[in-house]
Amino acid sequence: MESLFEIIAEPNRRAILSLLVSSEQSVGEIERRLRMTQPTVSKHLRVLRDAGFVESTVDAQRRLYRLNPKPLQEIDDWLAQFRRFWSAHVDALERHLDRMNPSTPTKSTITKRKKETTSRLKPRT
Amino acid sequence: MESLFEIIAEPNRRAILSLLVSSEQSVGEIERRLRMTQPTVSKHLRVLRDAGFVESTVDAQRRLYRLNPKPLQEIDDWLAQFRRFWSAHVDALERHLDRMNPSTPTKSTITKRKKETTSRLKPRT
DNA sequence: CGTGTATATACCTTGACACGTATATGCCCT
DNA sequence: AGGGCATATACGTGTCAAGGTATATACACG
Repeated sequence: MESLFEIIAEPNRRAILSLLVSSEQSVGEIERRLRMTQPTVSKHLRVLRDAGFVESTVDAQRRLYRLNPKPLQEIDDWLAQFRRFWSAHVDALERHLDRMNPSTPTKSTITKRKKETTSRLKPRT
Repeated sequence: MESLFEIIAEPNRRAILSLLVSSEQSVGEIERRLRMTQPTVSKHLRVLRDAGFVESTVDAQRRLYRLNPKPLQEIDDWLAQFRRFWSAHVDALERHLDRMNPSTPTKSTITKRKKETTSRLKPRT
Protein backbone atom coordinates (compact mmCIF):
# COMPACT_ATOMS: atom_id res chain seq x y z
CA MET A 1 0.00 0.00 0.00
CA GLU A 2 2.35 2.63 -1.22
CA SER A 3 0.62 5.75 -2.34
CA LEU A 4 -2.09 7.94 -0.92
CA PHE A 5 -4.10 7.40 -4.05
CA GLU A 6 -4.36 3.69 -3.46
CA ILE A 7 -5.64 4.38 0.01
CA ILE A 8 -8.58 6.42 -1.17
CA ALA A 9 -9.22 4.10 -4.08
CA GLU A 10 -11.12 1.85 -1.69
CA PRO A 11 -14.79 2.87 -1.48
CA ASN A 12 -15.21 1.86 2.16
CA ARG A 13 -12.24 3.92 3.15
CA ARG A 14 -13.62 6.92 1.34
CA ALA A 15 -16.88 6.38 3.15
CA ILE A 16 -15.09 6.33 6.47
CA LEU A 17 -13.29 9.54 5.67
CA SER A 18 -16.53 11.20 4.65
CA LEU A 19 -18.16 10.04 7.82
CA LEU A 20 -15.41 11.49 9.92
CA VAL A 21 -15.95 14.89 8.40
CA SER A 22 -18.84 15.52 10.74
CA SER A 23 -17.08 14.42 13.91
CA GLU A 24 -14.85 11.77 15.39
CA GLN A 25 -16.37 8.31 15.65
CA SER A 26 -15.66 5.08 17.43
CA VAL A 27 -15.10 1.85 15.54
CA GLY A 28 -18.50 0.59 16.58
CA GLU A 29 -20.22 3.69 15.33
CA ILE A 30 -18.53 3.44 11.98
CA GLU A 31 -19.41 -0.23 11.83
CA ARG A 32 -23.08 0.48 12.41
CA ARG A 33 -23.43 3.52 10.22
CA LEU A 34 -21.62 2.09 7.24
CA ARG A 35 -22.92 -1.47 7.65
CA MET A 36 -19.51 -3.04 7.62
CA THR A 37 -18.24 -5.89 9.73
CA GLN A 38 -16.03 -4.94 12.65
CA PRO A 39 -12.80 -6.49 11.34
CA THR A 40 -13.28 -4.76 8.05
CA VAL A 41 -13.64 -1.41 9.76
CA SER A 42 -10.60 -2.03 11.92
CA LYS A 43 -8.50 -3.05 8.99
CA HIS A 44 -9.44 -0.05 6.93
CA LEU A 45 -8.81 2.23 9.87
CA ARG A 46 -5.43 0.65 10.27
CA VAL A 47 -4.57 1.45 6.70
CA LEU A 48 -5.91 4.96 7.01
CA ARG A 49 -3.98 5.57 10.17
CA ASP A 50 -0.72 4.21 8.81
CA ALA A 51 -1.11 6.53 5.87
CA GLY A 52 -1.91 9.45 8.14
CA PHE A 53 -5.48 10.06 7.07
CA VAL A 54 -6.83 9.55 10.57
CA GLU A 55 -5.65 9.66 14.14
CA SER A 56 -7.02 7.76 17.08
CA THR A 57 -7.68 8.47 20.70
CA VAL A 58 -8.21 5.86 23.36
CA ASP A 59 -11.37 6.21 25.43
CA ALA A 60 -11.64 3.20 27.74
CA GLN A 61 -12.14 0.19 25.48
CA ARG A 62 -13.10 2.38 22.62
CA ARG A 63 -10.97 4.07 20.05
CA LEU A 64 -12.14 7.36 18.69
CA TYR A 65 -10.97 8.14 15.21
CA ARG A 66 -10.78 11.57 13.73
CA LEU A 67 -9.70 13.04 10.46
CA ASN A 68 -6.22 14.25 9.71
CA PRO A 69 -6.33 16.39 6.60
CA LYS A 70 -2.70 16.38 5.63
CA PRO A 71 -2.69 13.45 3.18
CA LEU A 72 -5.84 14.74 1.58
CA GLN A 73 -4.09 18.00 1.15
CA GLU A 74 -1.30 16.26 -0.70
CA ILE A 75 -3.80 14.76 -3.08
CA ASP A 76 -5.23 18.19 -3.53
CA ASP A 77 -1.77 19.41 -4.38
CA TRP A 78 -1.41 16.79 -7.06
CA LEU A 79 -4.72 17.87 -8.55
CA ALA A 80 -3.50 21.43 -8.70
CA GLN A 81 -1.58 20.86 -11.92
CA PHE A 82 -4.81 20.09 -13.72
CA ARG A 83 -6.88 22.79 -12.17
CA ARG A 84 -6.13 25.31 -14.86
CA PHE A 85 -7.93 23.06 -17.30
CA TRP A 86 -11.23 23.95 -15.78
CA SER A 87 -10.70 27.08 -13.78
CA ALA A 88 -8.74 29.17 -16.23
CA HIS A 89 -9.93 28.34 -19.72
CA VAL A 90 -13.47 27.33 -19.16
CA ASP A 91 -15.78 29.73 -17.48
CA ALA A 92 -18.41 28.63 -15.06
CA LEU A 93 -21.26 28.69 -17.53
CA GLU A 94 -19.54 26.43 -20.02
CA ARG A 95 -18.63 24.05 -17.28
CA HIS A 96 -22.22 23.88 -16.26
CA LEU A 97 -23.40 23.20 -19.79
CA ASP A 98 -20.76 20.54 -20.29
CA ARG A 99 -21.87 18.85 -17.18
CA MET A 100 -25.49 18.77 -18.31
CA ASN A 101 -24.77 17.71 -21.87
CA PRO A 102 -21.42 16.08 -22.61
CA SER A 103 -21.76 16.61 -26.36
CA THR A 104 -21.96 20.36 -26.02
CA PRO A 105 -19.61 21.84 -28.60
CA THR A 106 -17.39 24.35 -26.89
CA LYS A 107 -14.14 24.95 -28.69
CA SER A 108 -13.16 21.44 -29.55
CA THR A 109 -14.89 21.20 -32.92
CA ILE A 110 -12.09 22.44 -35.09
CA THR A 111 -9.64 19.82 -36.30
CA LYS A 112 -11.06 18.70 -39.57
CA ARG A 113 -9.04 15.88 -41.06
CA LYS A 114 -8.71 14.21 -37.74
CA LYS A 115 -11.40 11.79 -36.85
CA GLU A 116 -12.69 11.45 -33.34
CA THR A 117 -12.09 8.00 -32.01
CA THR A 118 -13.12 8.19 -28.44
CA SER A 119 -15.63 5.57 -29.50
CA ARG A 120 -14.53 1.97 -29.82
CA LEU A 121 -13.02 0.34 -32.85
CA LYS A 122 -15.25 -2.17 -34.50
CA PRO A 123 -14.65 -5.78 -33.44
CA ARG A 124 -12.56 -7.77 -35.88
CA THR A 125 -14.94 -10.64 -36.47
CA MET B 1 -12.63 -0.67 -12.83
CA GLU B 2 -15.47 1.15 -11.29
CA SER B 3 -14.47 4.42 -9.74
CA LEU B 4 -12.37 7.33 -10.85
CA PHE B 5 -10.22 6.88 -7.78
CA GLU B 6 -9.09 3.45 -8.83
CA ILE B 7 -8.08 4.85 -12.17
CA ILE B 8 -5.68 7.36 -10.71
CA ALA B 9 -4.45 4.91 -8.12
CA GLU B 10 -2.10 3.51 -10.74
CA PRO B 11 1.20 5.41 -10.77
CA ASN B 12 1.80 5.04 -14.50
CA ARG B 13 -1.63 6.40 -15.25
CA ARG B 14 -0.98 9.39 -13.06
CA ALA B 15 2.29 9.90 -14.88
CA ILE B 16 0.50 9.85 -18.20
CA LEU B 17 -2.02 12.40 -17.01
CA SER B 18 0.74 14.64 -15.73
CA LEU B 19 2.56 14.33 -19.02
CA LEU B 20 -0.53 15.33 -20.94
CA VAL B 21 -0.78 18.54 -18.99
CA SER B 22 1.84 20.14 -21.21
CA SER B 23 0.33 19.07 -24.50
CA GLU B 24 -1.25 16.19 -26.35
CA GLN B 25 1.05 13.27 -27.04
CA SER B 26 1.13 10.21 -29.24
CA VAL B 27 1.39 6.73 -27.79
CA GLY B 28 4.97 6.45 -28.94
CA GLU B 29 5.92 9.70 -27.29
CA ILE B 30 4.43 8.63 -24.03
CA GLU B 31 6.15 5.29 -24.35
CA ARG B 32 9.53 6.93 -24.78
CA ARG B 33 9.19 9.65 -22.22
CA LEU B 34 7.85 7.45 -19.47
CA ARG B 35 9.95 4.41 -20.34
CA MET B 36 7.03 2.05 -20.52
CA THR B 37 6.43 -0.72 -23.02
CA GLN B 38 4.02 0.05 -25.79
CA PRO B 39 1.28 -2.39 -24.75
CA THR B 40 1.39 -1.02 -21.25
CA VAL B 41 0.89 2.50 -22.51
CA SER B 42 -1.94 1.45 -24.78
CA LYS B 43 -3.69 -0.42 -22.02
CA HIS B 44 -3.46 2.42 -19.57
CA LEU B 45 -4.67 4.83 -22.18
CA ARG B 46 -7.58 2.56 -22.83
CA VAL B 47 -8.54 2.65 -19.18
CA LEU B 48 -8.09 6.38 -19.02
CA ARG B 49 -10.17 6.91 -22.11
CA ASP B 50 -12.97 4.65 -20.96
CA ALA B 51 -13.11 6.61 -17.74
CA GLY B 52 -13.09 9.88 -19.60
CA PHE B 53 -9.75 11.19 -18.41
CA VAL B 54 -8.39 11.47 -21.92
CA GLU B 55 -9.66 11.77 -25.45
CA SER B 56 -7.95 10.63 -28.59
CA THR B 57 -7.58 11.95 -32.08
CA VAL B 58 -6.49 9.93 -35.05
CA ASP B 59 -3.60 11.32 -37.05
CA ALA B 60 -2.58 8.82 -39.69
CA GLN B 61 -1.28 5.76 -37.89
CA ARG B 62 -0.83 7.70 -34.74
CA ARG B 63 -3.25 8.46 -32.01
CA LEU B 64 -2.89 11.72 -30.22
CA TYR B 65 -4.15 11.73 -26.67
CA ARG B 66 -5.13 14.80 -24.76
CA LEU B 67 -6.46 15.51 -21.35
CA ASN B 68 -10.11 15.74 -20.47
CA PRO B 69 -10.45 17.44 -17.11
CA LYS B 70 -13.95 16.40 -16.18
CA PRO B 71 -13.19 13.27 -14.15
CA LEU B 72 -10.40 15.10 -12.37
CA GLN B 73 -12.89 17.76 -11.55
CA GLU B 74 -15.14 15.17 -9.97
CA ILE B 75 -12.32 14.04 -7.79
CA ASP B 76 -11.74 17.62 -6.89
CA ASP B 77 -15.39 17.88 -5.95
CA TRP B 78 -15.07 14.92 -3.62
CA LEU B 79 -12.09 16.55 -1.96
CA ALA B 80 -14.14 19.67 -1.38
CA GLN B 81 -15.80 18.24 1.69
CA PHE B 82 -12.44 18.04 3.44
CA ARG B 83 -11.08 21.31 2.24
CA ARG B 84 -12.40 23.26 5.17
CA PHE B 85 -10.13 21.20 7.38
CA TRP B 86 -7.13 23.01 6.08
CA SER B 87 -8.42 26.13 4.43
CA ALA B 88 -10.72 27.43 7.10
CA HIS B 89 -9.35 28.77 10.31
CA VAL B 90 -9.68 26.72 13.43
CA ASP B 91 -12.45 28.79 14.93
CA ALA B 92 -14.87 28.13 12.13
CA LEU B 93 -14.05 24.46 12.20
CA GLU B 94 -14.64 24.22 15.89
CA ARG B 95 -17.95 25.98 15.63
CA HIS B 96 -19.05 23.63 12.94
CA LEU B 97 -18.07 20.56 14.90
CA ASP B 98 -19.88 21.88 17.92
CA ARG B 99 -23.02 22.23 15.90
CA MET B 100 -22.79 18.76 14.41
CA ASN B 101 -21.95 16.97 17.59
CA PRO B 102 -22.31 18.75 20.93
CA SER B 103 -20.15 16.16 22.67
CA THR B 104 -17.19 16.90 20.47
CA PRO B 105 -14.39 18.02 22.72
CA THR B 106 -13.10 21.33 21.52
CA LYS B 107 -11.48 23.66 23.94
CA SER B 108 -14.17 23.36 26.53
CA THR B 109 -14.59 19.68 27.52
CA ILE B 110 -11.07 18.97 28.59
CA THR B 111 -9.96 15.52 27.57
CA LYS B 112 -8.58 14.18 30.74
CA ARG B 113 -8.57 10.43 30.72
CA LYS B 114 -7.79 9.92 27.04
CA LYS B 115 -4.41 8.69 25.94
CA GLU B 116 -2.92 9.28 22.52
CA THR B 117 -2.45 6.04 20.63
CA THR B 118 -1.59 6.92 17.14
CA SER B 119 1.49 4.86 17.85
CA ARG B 120 1.29 1.12 17.57
CA LEU B 121 0.27 -1.26 20.31
CA LYS B 122 3.09 -3.37 21.54
CA PRO B 123 3.26 -6.86 19.99
CA ARG B 124 1.96 -9.56 22.22
CA THR B 125 4.90 -11.95 21.95
C1' DC C 1 -11.08 -12.85 39.16
C1' DG C 2 -14.49 -13.77 35.66
C1' DT C 3 -17.62 -12.18 32.26
C1' DG C 4 -19.04 -9.04 28.77
C1' DT C 5 -17.73 -5.48 25.56
C1' DA C 6 -14.73 -3.10 22.20
C1' DT C 7 -11.17 -3.41 19.05
C1' DA C 8 -7.24 -5.54 16.75
C1' DT C 9 -4.99 -9.21 14.32
C1' DA C 10 -4.13 -14.05 11.95
C1' DC C 11 -5.18 -16.99 8.48
C1' DC C 12 -7.42 -18.30 4.32
C1' DT C 13 -9.68 -17.74 -0.01
C1' DT C 14 -10.87 -15.26 -3.91
C1' DG C 15 -10.80 -11.97 -7.41
C1' DA C 16 -8.79 -8.22 -9.82
C1' DC C 17 -5.20 -6.02 -12.18
C1' DA C 18 -0.69 -4.96 -14.06
C1' DC C 19 2.87 -6.68 -16.87
C1' DG C 20 5.21 -9.27 -20.65
C1' DT C 21 5.13 -11.74 -25.00
C1' DA C 22 2.94 -12.56 -29.00
C1' DT C 23 -0.18 -11.25 -32.44
C1' DA C 24 -3.81 -8.56 -34.78
C1' DT C 25 -5.40 -4.27 -36.92
C1' DG C 26 -4.83 -0.15 -39.49
C1' DC C 27 -2.38 3.24 -42.19
C1' DC C 28 1.39 5.03 -45.08
C1' DC C 29 4.60 4.75 -48.84
C1' DT C 30 6.85 2.99 -52.91
C1' DA D 1 0.29 -5.15 -53.67
C1' DG D 2 3.47 -5.50 -50.08
C1' DG D 3 6.50 -4.05 -46.33
C1' DG D 4 7.08 -1.31 -42.39
C1' DC D 5 5.47 1.58 -38.77
C1' DA D 6 2.11 2.79 -35.00
C1' DT D 7 -1.20 1.16 -32.01
C1' DA D 8 -4.47 -2.15 -30.04
C1' DT D 9 -5.70 -6.53 -28.14
C1' DA D 10 -5.31 -11.71 -26.48
C1' DC D 11 -3.48 -14.67 -23.37
C1' DG D 12 -0.92 -16.46 -19.56
C1' DT D 13 1.18 -15.38 -15.10
C1' DG D 14 2.33 -13.46 -10.64
C1' DT D 15 1.09 -10.41 -7.08
C1' DC D 16 -1.65 -8.17 -3.89
C1' DA D 17 -5.45 -6.51 -1.51
C1' DA D 18 -10.16 -7.09 0.47
C1' DG D 19 -13.37 -9.77 2.98
C1' DG D 20 -14.82 -13.54 6.16
C1' DT D 21 -14.18 -16.40 10.20
C1' DA D 22 -11.85 -17.22 14.16
C1' DT D 23 -9.16 -15.64 17.80
C1' DA D 24 -6.30 -12.52 20.60
C1' DT D 25 -5.81 -8.35 23.39
C1' DA D 26 -7.48 -4.78 26.39
C1' DC D 27 -10.63 -2.61 29.47
C1' DA D 28 -14.72 -2.16 32.73
C1' DC D 29 -17.45 -3.79 36.28
C1' DG D 30 -19.77 -6.88 39.26
